[in-house]
Amino acid sequence: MIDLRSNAEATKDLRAVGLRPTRQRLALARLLFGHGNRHVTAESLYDSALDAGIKVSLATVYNTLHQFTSAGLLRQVVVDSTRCYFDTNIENHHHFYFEDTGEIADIPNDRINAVAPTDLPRDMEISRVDIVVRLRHTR
Amino acid sequence: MIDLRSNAEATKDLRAVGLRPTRQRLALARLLFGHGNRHVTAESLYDSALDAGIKVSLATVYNTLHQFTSAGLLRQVVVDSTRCYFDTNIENHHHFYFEDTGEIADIPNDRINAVAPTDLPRDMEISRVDIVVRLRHTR
DNA sequence: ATAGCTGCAAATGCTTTGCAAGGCC
DNA sequence: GGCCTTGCAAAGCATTTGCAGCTAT
Repeated sequence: MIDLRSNAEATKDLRAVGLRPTRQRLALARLLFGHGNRHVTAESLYDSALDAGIKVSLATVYNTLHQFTSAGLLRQVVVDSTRCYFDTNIENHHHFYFEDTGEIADIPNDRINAVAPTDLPRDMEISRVDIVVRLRHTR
Repeated sequence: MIDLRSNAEATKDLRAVGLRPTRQRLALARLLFGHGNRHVTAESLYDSALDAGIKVSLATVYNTLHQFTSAGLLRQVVVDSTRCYFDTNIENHHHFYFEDTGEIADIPNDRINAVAPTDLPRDMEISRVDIVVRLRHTR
C-alpha cells in the first residue's frame, strides 16, 4: 500500500520498491489506493484515469499494474478467463464473483475458510489457495 | 458422460442432449471421455485429435467444447487468465494448479472443503464455489 | 429437402511489444 | 547526460464469427 498522505510519502514509497515516481504512477497509485479496496481491470482503471483527467495511455496502465503487482502492492485475481483483475487488497482473502455483472467483491476473512488437502503431490508446496464464490441472482 | 461402449450408445447420448452425432463430435467425445478424467484446452484437445488422426478444425473443437459444456457434459475451470480449461469431471470438486507447468489436477473430494459464507449479498445465491490450490516446487 | 454442422479465413478483444520522444535523477 | 518511462501503433494470442459447402435425418 502506498502512503497517500502526501506526495512526498507516495514518492518515497514508490522509490522503495524500485520504481521511479513518475506523474502517471503517482496518479494511478492515488486512484488505486485512495478509496479503500478496489478491484480493477486495466481497462476500468484506464477509464477511471480518463474520468479523473489523468493523461495516461492504456499501455502504461498495463505496465503499471504489472509493476505494482511484482512489487507486491497489488494482487492478481483470476475469476474470468477473458479479463485480468487486480486487487488492492493483498491480505489473504477470497472473493465473490457476480456472474451477471462480472464484478468482484472481497469476502470478509472470517466468513470463509478452506480446509487444505493434507497430502500434496511430492516436492510441492502451496503457493496460494484461491476461493471464488460465484453468485447469481435468485430466480 | 458419454457412453462409449458402442458407437450406437454414444450416438444416442449425443442425441439426448440435442446434438447431432457427427463424425467430429463422436471422435472428440471418445478422446474426452475415453481415458478417465481429463483437463483440456481447445488447443490441447485439437493436438490430441490431430495425433489420433482425426480430421477436425480448431474452430470445431472450440464449438464442440462449448456445446458439450452447455449440455452439461463438461465443466469450465478458471485458473489462468490466458487459457480456458475444460474438465470432464462434472462432479463437485476442486483443483490443484501447477504454476510451473500450467497443468491442472483434481483434488479428491474428501481432501478439501470450503466453509461457505453464511450471509450472502441480498437476492443472491451461490452458483458454485471454486477452490484452486496453487502449487509450486519446494525450493 | 432442409436444418444443422464444419472448415476456413477474417475479425475480435485483451494484452504485449518495439521504438522514438520525453522525463527523472 | 544517461537511463528509465511513456505513448503510440503494430504485433500477438486465444477465441469467435461469417459464410459457403457439406452432412445427418
